[in-house]
Amino acid sequence: MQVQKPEIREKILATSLKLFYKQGYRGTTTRQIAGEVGISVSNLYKYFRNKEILLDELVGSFHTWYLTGYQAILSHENKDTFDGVAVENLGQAFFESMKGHCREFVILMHKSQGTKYQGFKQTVISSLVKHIEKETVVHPENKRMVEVLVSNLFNGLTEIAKYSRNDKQLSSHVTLLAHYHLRGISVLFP
Amino acid sequence: MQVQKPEIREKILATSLKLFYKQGYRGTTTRQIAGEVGISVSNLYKYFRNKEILLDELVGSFHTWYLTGYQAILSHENKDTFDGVAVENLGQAFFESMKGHCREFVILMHKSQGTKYQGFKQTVISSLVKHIEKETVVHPENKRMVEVLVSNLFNGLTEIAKYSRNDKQLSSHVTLLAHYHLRGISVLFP
Amino acid sequence: MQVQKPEIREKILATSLKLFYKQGYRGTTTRQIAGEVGISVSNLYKYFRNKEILLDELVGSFHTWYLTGYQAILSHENKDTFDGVAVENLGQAFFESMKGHCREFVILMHKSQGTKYQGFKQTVISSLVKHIEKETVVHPENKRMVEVLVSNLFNGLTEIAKYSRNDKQLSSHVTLLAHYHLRGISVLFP
Amino acid sequence: MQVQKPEIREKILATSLKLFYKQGYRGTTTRQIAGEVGISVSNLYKYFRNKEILLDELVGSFHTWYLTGYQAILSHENKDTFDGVAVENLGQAFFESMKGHCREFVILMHKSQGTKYQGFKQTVISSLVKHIEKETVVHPENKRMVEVLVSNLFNGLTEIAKYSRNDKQLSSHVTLLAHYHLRGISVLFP
DNA sequence: AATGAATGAGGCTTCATTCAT
DNA sequence: GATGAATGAAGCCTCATTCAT
Repeated sequence: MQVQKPEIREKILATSLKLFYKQGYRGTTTRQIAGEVGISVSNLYKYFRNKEILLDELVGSFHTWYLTGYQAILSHENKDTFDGVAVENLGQAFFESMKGHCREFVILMHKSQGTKYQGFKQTVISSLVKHIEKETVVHPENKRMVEVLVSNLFNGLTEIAKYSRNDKQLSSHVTLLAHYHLRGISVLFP
Repeated sequence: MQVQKPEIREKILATSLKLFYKQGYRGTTTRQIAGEVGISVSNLYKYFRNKEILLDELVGSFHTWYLTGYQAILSHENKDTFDGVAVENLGQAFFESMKGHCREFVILMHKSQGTKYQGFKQTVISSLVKHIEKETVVHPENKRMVEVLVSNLFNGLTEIAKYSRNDKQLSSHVTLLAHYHLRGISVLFP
Repeated sequence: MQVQKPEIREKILATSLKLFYKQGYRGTTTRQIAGEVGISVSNLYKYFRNKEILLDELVGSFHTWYLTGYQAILSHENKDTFDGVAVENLGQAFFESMKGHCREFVILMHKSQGTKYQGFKQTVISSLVKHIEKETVVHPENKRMVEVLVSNLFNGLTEIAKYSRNDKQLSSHVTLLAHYHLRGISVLFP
Repeated sequence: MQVQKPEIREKILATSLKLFYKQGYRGTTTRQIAGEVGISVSNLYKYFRNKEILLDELVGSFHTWYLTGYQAILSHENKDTFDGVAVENLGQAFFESMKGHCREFVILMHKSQGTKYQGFKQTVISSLVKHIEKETVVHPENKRMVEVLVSNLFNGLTEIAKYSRNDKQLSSHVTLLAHYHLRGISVLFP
C-alpha cells in the first residue's frame, strides 16, 4: 500500500510478460524475473502479492475483455465490439481481438498451464463450436471434426501472434488464415 | 534385472500416460503417479529407474519409428513406409503414422516440455516446411504463413489423435483434415 | 532358523568381503552384494539379519581375537598369543596378527566408517601409545609424535596387507616395516 | 549475486570443515550442517549452490596450490616454491606445503571419498614414488615397499596436521617425521 | 521503498529392510 | 528356502513466499 515506483512496476510487468511468453508460467521463476529486472525477489513481492497475481495483471483484463467481446460476436451483438470497431468478417474480428495483445494472447493460449487460465483455449474453442452447432446443421459424425477445425483456427491465430511484428502483418496473415479456414471448412459441408 | 508383475507395470504405464497426457511431463509428479496407481513412490522406482525413463518407455520407440518413416515420406521413398502399407496420399500417410499410437503422438507433440523430446513438434514442422520450400516456389512474404499452416496441420492431427477411438474414425478424420488443409492451402497459391 | 545352503552363505560372505574391502561398508549396497552373489536381496536377509551383521560375521571374531592377542602382547603375556606361536619381536607379532586375515584387517582399519568398528584404528593406536608411555619416558613435547609414529606403523601394516599375496611376502615386508619403524623411531630418543 | 552476511557464511564453512573433517564428505549431510549452524537446509543453499561447492570453497584453492608447488618440488625447481621460502630439505618443504591449511590437507587426504578430490592421496603418493624410482635404483622386490613408506610419510603428515595448533609445532614435528622417515628408509638400501 | 535472511513444502531418487506367497 | 513386491526414512536440491531491518 505504499507508493511504488512506476518504472519498476512496469519493468517487472514487461519482464514477466517476456519470460512467461518464452518459458511459460511454470517454467519461469520469481528469482529469474527479479534478476532480469535488477531488483531483489523480496522487492518483487512488494509490487505483486504473488506470482499468480503477476499473471493476472498481465493477462487478466485482456482475458475478460476478450471473452466479453468474443461472447458478443458469438451472440450476434458484435456490431460494435472489439475496440469500438465494427467487425465485418471473421478475419477482421480476430485481428481486432488480438491487435496489440499478441503476447497476452499467446500466453493465455499456450503458456498458462497450472494457472486458473489454463482452460482458456478450451473455452474459446468450445464456445465457437457450440455456436456453430446452433447456426448450422452438423452431421453427428462430423461434430468432432468441427472441434478440430476450430482448434486449428485458434492454433493458427496463436502461431501468427507469435511472430507478428506489426498490425499490418498481423492483419493480413489473420485474413489469409481466415480465408484458408473458410475455404477448407467447406470440406465438411459439401 | 527381473521381470515384474505385468499388472502393476502396466498400471504405472497407463497412469503415467494418462497424467502426462493430461498435465504434461513436468506437471506430473512421481508422487501423483504412485498415488493414483496405489503404490509407494519408492516402489515406482523398482519398475522404472527414473521419471524420464518412464517417458521413454511410453514414447521412445514410437518417436524413433515416427521420425524414420517421416523422413522417408519427405524424401519420396515413401511408397512402402509406415507399417508396410503403400501410402498414396498425405491423409493416408499421416493415418498410418499415428495408427495405434495416438496418445504417444499427443504427448510428443504437446506434453514433453523439459525432456529430450521437447523438440519433436518443431522438428516435424520444420522438416515439412523445408520440404515444401524445396518443392514449390514460396513467395517470401508467405513463408511465415506456410509455417503457420503446417503447424495447423499437425495441430489438427494432434486434436484428432486426442479423441479418436478406432482406426476407422482416425482414418476418416485425418483424411478430412488433409482435404481441408489442401483445399485451404490454395489460398496461398492463387 | 531354517536350514540354509552353506554354499550360498559362503558366497555371500566372500562377496561382501570383497566389496567392503573395495568400496567400504557404506559404499557397498545390499543390492550390489545380492546381485554379485546371484540371489535376491530378500534372500540375502534370510541369511543375515541386516547389513551390519554381515560385517560382524566377516570381521567380528577377528576383531575380538585381534584385540585380545593385542592386549596380551601389550601386557607382556604375549609369549604364546597369536595363533599359538611364540612371538619374539614386533615384526613377527604383527605378521602373526594379520596372517590369513589381511582383508579383514584392512576393512577394520580403513573401511568401517559408519559402523561400530569405526574406532578400531584409534583403539589400537591409543593402546600402543599408552603402552609405550608406560614403558618409556616420553618427553611431553614428543607425546603427539609418538602417536604419529604409531599411526604410521599401522598405516604401513595396512598398506602391506592390501597387496600381500602370500605369507612369505607379508612376513618379509612386515619385518622390513618393523625395522624401518624401529630404526626411525630412534629419532625421538636420541 | 549478492554478498551475504559473513558471519553465517563463515559459520557454515567452519561447521562444514569440522564435520567433513570428522565424518568425511559423504558421511556428512546437508541437514546436519544446517542443523549445527542453526539454519534451515534451504537457507544453506542460499549461501552455497550445492554440497560439492561447499567442499570446493573449503579445499579447492589449497588443492590447486598444493599440486602446483608439489610438482615443482618433484621436478627440482623447488628452490623457491611454497610461499616464496627457499626449502632446503624434505621436512621444510612439507612444512611449507601445509602451513595454515592443516584441516584442508586432512580432508583432501582422508575425507574426500565420493568427490572429485578423491584421487588426491593416490596422486601425491604415486608422484613421489615415480620420482624416487627415477632418482634411485630400487630393487624390484622392494618396489611395493617404497610405496608403503611413501604412504607412511603422507600418513604421518596427515596425523601431524590433525593436532598441530601452531606453526612451530607443525614445523618441528614435520621435521622430526622427515628424519624418522629418512633414517628408517635406509632399511631398504643397506 | 528495498533487501538480505530465512523457511516449509515439495520434487526426484536411493537405501536398508519387511512381507506375503 | 527363495523371491517379487512393497515401503519409510533419508538425501540432495528448488521454489514461492515471509520477515526484520
